[in-house]
Amino acid sequence: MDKRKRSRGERKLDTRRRLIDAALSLVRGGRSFSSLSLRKVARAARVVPNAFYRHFDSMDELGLAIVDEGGLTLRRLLRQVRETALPDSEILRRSVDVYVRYVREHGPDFLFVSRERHGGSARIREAIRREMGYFATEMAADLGALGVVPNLSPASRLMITEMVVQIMVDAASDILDLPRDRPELERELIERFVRQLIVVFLGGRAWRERE
Amino acid sequence: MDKRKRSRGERKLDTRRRLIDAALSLVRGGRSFSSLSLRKVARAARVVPNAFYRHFDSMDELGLAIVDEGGLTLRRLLRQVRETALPDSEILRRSVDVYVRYVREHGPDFLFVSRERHGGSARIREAIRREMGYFATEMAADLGALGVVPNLSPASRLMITEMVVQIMVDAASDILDLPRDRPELERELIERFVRQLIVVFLGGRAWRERE
DNA sequence: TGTACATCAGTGAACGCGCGTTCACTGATGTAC
DNA sequence: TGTACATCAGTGAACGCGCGTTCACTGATGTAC
Repeated sequence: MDKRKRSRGERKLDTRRRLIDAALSLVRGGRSFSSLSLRKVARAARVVPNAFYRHFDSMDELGLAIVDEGGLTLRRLLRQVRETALPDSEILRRSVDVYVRYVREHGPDFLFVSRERHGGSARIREAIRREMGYFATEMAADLGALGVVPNLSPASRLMITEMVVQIMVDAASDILDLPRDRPELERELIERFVRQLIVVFLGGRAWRERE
Repeated sequence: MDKRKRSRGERKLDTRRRLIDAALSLVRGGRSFSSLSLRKVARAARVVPNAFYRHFDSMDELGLAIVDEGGLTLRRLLRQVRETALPDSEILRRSVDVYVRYVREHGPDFLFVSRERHGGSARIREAIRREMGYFATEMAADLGALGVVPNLSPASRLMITEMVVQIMVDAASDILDLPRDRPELERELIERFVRQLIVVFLGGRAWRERE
């Protein structure tokens, strides 16, 4: 090992990472973030409770850091979807495929968001709402550029993408809540997820503005 | 007071009620149910912690009792909507009015549901999902009877009402999360809520089955 | 390059506190006769 | 109706435990000269 080489700063970042990962893996283990204790997280990160304070002032601050990371994750997701998303008939299903793969890969991030969106502390709830808002806004811009719903005003496009984001988060939570040994249930959920998105986009196309 | 007259059974039910109400009012106060302690609930119900056990085996059981009550609340809501809901052009907006009034009246029930739907214990989550499922099923039957979306199969009608329920719960949570002194924000949220429902129904109408 | 000192991530012990749960109890209500 | 006994909702004290936070510390890393 080259542990000797790593600087103090690098080691500190490493511990910070371990704290975040410990919290996320406890969330994956079934607990909601708001029911985690500082001591449990420190223990899972193999660090003395007191050391937690070298990185975060409180559990709330750790939660906010996780929300920030989740925001980055979502932004990367959107970039990845954009790369594959040409406006053809299969665009939606292909985007869903990318999304589902992403959810599987970043499961804990999504669990964190869906668990804390309504249940967490007020500050964390607000931060999550903000990130979901950014995401919907970016997606609305993409929708405009692709011309998927040309009849809609920018505001209405945003309303549509807000619904899409809401459906995405709920779908992620449902998918991650499934027993591991029932893949057919997952297929069913994804099918429902796709149908729901189709309904929203059909609704968007049928929508007529009335100023 | 006629305290003397009330039987042991009546008094017991009374305390049970106080425990449930105490939990709900603590939830309204901003905490999520899963972060409440047995002792806090007992204290708010003006009862010694130990007395809790005469009524519920654990906080989880209290939570399940609240979910049951919430289910009843929803069923009454549906009945009330049915009474006013003739299939004319204003049906949706009138239903939304009834709903919003209901949310204001039964705020804590709705907060409980939205906070614990993803964040609570596995058993409570499951119970909430079940109640929401029943609600969507009943609503789908009503939709069929009213002929609002005559092109849809029963399964697709259910998919639509599941989305509606999801949107309802999210809207309730957003509405109840507002600062009390900003009524114009509430009007805005309700407007968005109505628009989202319209999009879903438009999407439902545009949907073509493909067996 | 070598030395002396400063920094600071992580340690280990201690604190007071609220927690869930237990126990033996009290005294009003309910029941049998 | 009156009495003797059983029931049981709620009490009050006690327990051991994990919690967040504090403190003085250690020793490896970093910096100045």
